[in-house]
Amino acid sequence: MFSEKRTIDDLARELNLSKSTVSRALHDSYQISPETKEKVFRLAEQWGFHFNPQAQGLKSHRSFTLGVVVPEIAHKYFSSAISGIQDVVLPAGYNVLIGQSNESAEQEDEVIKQLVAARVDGLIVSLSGNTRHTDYLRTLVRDRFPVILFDRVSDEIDCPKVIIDHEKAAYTATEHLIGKGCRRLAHLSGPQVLTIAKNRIRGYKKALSDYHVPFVPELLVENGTNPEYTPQHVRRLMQMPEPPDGISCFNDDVAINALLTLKEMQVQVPRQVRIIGFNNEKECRIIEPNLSSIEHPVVRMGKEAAQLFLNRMNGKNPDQGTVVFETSLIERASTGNI
Amino acid sequence: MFSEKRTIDDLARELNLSKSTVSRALHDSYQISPETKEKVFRLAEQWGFHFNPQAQGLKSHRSFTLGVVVPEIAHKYFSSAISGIQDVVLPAGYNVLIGQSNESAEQEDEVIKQLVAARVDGLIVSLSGNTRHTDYLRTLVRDRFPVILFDRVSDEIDCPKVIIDHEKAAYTATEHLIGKGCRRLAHLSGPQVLTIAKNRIRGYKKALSDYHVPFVPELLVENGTNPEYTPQHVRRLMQMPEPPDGISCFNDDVAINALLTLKEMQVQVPRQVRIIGFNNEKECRIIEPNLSSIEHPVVRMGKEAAQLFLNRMNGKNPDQGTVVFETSLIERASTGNI
DNA sequence: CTGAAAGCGCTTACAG
DNA sequence: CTGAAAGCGCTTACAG
Repeated sequence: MFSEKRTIDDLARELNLSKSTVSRALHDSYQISPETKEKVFRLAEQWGFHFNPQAQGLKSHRSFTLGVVVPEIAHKYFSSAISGIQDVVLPAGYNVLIGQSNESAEQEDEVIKQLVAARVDGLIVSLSGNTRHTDYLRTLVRDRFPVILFDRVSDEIDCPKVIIDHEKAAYTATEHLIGKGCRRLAHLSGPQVLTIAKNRIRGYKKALSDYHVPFVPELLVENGTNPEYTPQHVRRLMQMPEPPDGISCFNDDVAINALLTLKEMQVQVPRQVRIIGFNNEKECRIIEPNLSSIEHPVVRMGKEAAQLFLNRMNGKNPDQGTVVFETSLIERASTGNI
Repeated sequence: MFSEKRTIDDLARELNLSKSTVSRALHDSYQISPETKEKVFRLAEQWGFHFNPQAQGLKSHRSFTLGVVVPEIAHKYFSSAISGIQDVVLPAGYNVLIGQSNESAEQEDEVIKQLVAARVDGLIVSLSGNTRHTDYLRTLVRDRFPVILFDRVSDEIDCPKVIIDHEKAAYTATEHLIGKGCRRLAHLSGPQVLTIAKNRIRGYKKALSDYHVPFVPELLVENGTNPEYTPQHVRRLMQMPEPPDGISCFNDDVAINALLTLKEMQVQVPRQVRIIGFNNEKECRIIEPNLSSIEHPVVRMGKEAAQLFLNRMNGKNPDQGTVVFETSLIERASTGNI
């Protein structure tokens, strides 16, 4: 079944046909008689025959393989996306090759090149937090290689994108805190190289401005995603003469680290300070108090990105647009009434 | 760079060499003069040339691709393992094709067949929770297809395995509870089709017996991994005339669900009942009280499995044995002193 | 409706 | 040290 892999030649020999005919029959070509097809199908089935995809790829210049590059596989957020992508792409006969950048621009470059060298038919990429130049991806796009960006996108790259409106989502989060009475709003932002981090800041500022809440530069901190930094930033914030009464965070991890630090400091949440995360991960309902967050439909987004890839493969819909998914506010105790 | 992919023929033409020579030069064959190699290397570098792996595979019957099948990609436990596997295998020139069984025996069968049809060079598999027969995998192993089992293994399959000693780990967890004074010990076990679940039960029973704590059949519940069941089982247990004073769980997810249920029921942990999970995931330090658990070195195990695969590919060490990793008890408040 | 032949991009035994 | 040729397992234009 494996060591003795059969070829269409074997089928042809067994059936006294030419391999051309076998190939056509298996592809259900209109040129082949029903009887012949029937015979070929039957034996192929019986033998558990599968075309050798390498031979097919060599002729067709396609590998029926999709490359997916994410910053970190072992993060629920991205592994869920991968799962969503698989669900769409496997039934269509594509396999998924995984690459991870570990949030490093160099590794990202390397892994993308490796996947292209491996002849993937296309790429779905979520950029690393440190990607500064996107030269190679831009070259690929210019050469009409199928690239789809997912969540962490770049304006520099002109290709289909699947995103949420981070500005709007951050606006909603900030507005929510303001609605609960917060007047000194801190924001623990992500890596500033990420467009999404910048868009979130924009939403944060816009909400402050719309609601006439003063923007205090010291309350906007570039925290990054490194968990080590969160505690010290939170301590610093809370030790200010006028500490914040509301904190919105780049993601749930950061928010949870912040919350744990606040607990250690004996700061009451939400009484003294309200806090909201982003992504609505499982942990939000584990931490005490439960963490408010922004729902981020990452599985559906993965499926959409996969669908855009398939469309491109099938030559229909020259999707060049950007698909924007809706987010929603999930209120929990960490921003609750006192 | 992509649309105009170059071949060794292109290199040969440009350099006035035959493609045989170019091929040999790029493989650094001893047959080729240093000068020629130099010329070829230089141009290949400049062009960003890569061999077409499909053409290479067609000749060599290798794809330089490894298939990894796990029950669920979007579970930290498995995604970490995948990440570990990648770390080892990518530098060796192998790409990783991912499959997930969603804990379904049928999907597992299907995805394994798809990966084999895709001509992966080997498989690293963690069996689904519902796998009852392993016929296809056994066929593969019999035909000397490289298969390595990872954590969720089966005695039926004679191949290298990377595991932890689940019986011992469960013994340790149970012993720990007994040491803290527990005398009525419940165990929320996993799917009984999993050998690991059965081995854990064995460890649980052995510890009870060794410490002369009575085994009470009603306290051993086949909870499975479906989160919906945990609350009802916990409620039932705690409403018994003599409720348990210690609960060991199949994994941290189950333990956390149990803990949340106990909170709702206003049952004090660890005062009224102590509880311990398994795997030592991040959430253990998020939930209140922090959850004791068993450390499970999943990344290292992934790396080991990957290494066994590479050894097999390189024909050295006919590893047929089983590699057993050590686990350790992580004590936290959920089993703390009162 | 079926087949012989060329070719996809490599590798490698054979020849020189 | 280098090259011509066969062949890996397919697809498909061409011929009948």
